[in-house]
Amino acid sequence: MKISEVSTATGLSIDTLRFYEKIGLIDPPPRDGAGRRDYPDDVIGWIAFLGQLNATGMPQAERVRYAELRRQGAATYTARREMLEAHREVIRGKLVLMQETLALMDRKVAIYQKLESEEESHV
Amino acid sequence: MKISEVSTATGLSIDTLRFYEKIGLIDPPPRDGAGRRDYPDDVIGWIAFLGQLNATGMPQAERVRYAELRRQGAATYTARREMLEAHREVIRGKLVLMQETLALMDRKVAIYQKLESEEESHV
DNA sequence: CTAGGTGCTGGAGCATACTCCAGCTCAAGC
DNA sequence: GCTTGAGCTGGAGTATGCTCCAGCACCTAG
Repeated sequence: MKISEVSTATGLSIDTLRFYEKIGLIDPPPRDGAGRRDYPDDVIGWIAFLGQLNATGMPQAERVRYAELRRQGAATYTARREMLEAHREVIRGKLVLMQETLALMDRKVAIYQKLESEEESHV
Repeated sequence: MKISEVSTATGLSIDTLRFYEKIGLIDPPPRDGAGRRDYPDDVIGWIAFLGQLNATGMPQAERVRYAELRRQGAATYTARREMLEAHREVIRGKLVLMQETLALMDRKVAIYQKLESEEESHV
């Protein structure tokens, strides 16, 4: 796959793809005869996974660490599992906070609706 | 309340409190005889609320916008309610993504556990 | 009355995560 | 064969959200 195709498929900009390669999030892909990147198809799935770690708040340095472990193969299964278990706990904590804040938004919206109707009534 | 007390009570650094005041997130508090900030007690609740907006991903510029509306009083009830309703939808979207990623972490952890036990078995 | 602690201002600096640019190469269509 | 477009590299620049610092003022304890 050409870099433009990977960009379209993943929603990451071409610059971001090269940046991710530079910091070690994406393996340097083989090059074609003209020196252009020719990505394997499975990079799409990997980038989607990175996107999920990103969107759930895993910092870049940690994602890089995970990518490094992945490159080292079977010897790092345990380390990778432990990273994902730790991130799972982070997500659980955020979920609780999100749910609490969602409930708070509901309460606040109801309060504002009440205030608005009171405003209206004595215009 | 002194700035150091607000800092302790909220977990925000003194520098961050002054920074929040500078950008309009916190109302400039009255000063004591020596020109030092003397915060009203209710700033603690306001900062906690800002913290929840922050932790659920509301960007600074939006929080500043909300704070500005709040300063304008009853005339902005509707605008504030609409901001909170919009943020509520953002949170709902994040909740879904978090839940999906949590499930993904579970699946991945299980896969790694299987891989680890297989590794072990042919040592 | 002096030392130490707390607070003040204005402005510089920093970490994270990209984003953009100059100047170049290459391949393909007209 | 020449233009156009995609891609390349190295490095600079940007946005967000703080964080730190110099240099000074003030209050309190000993």
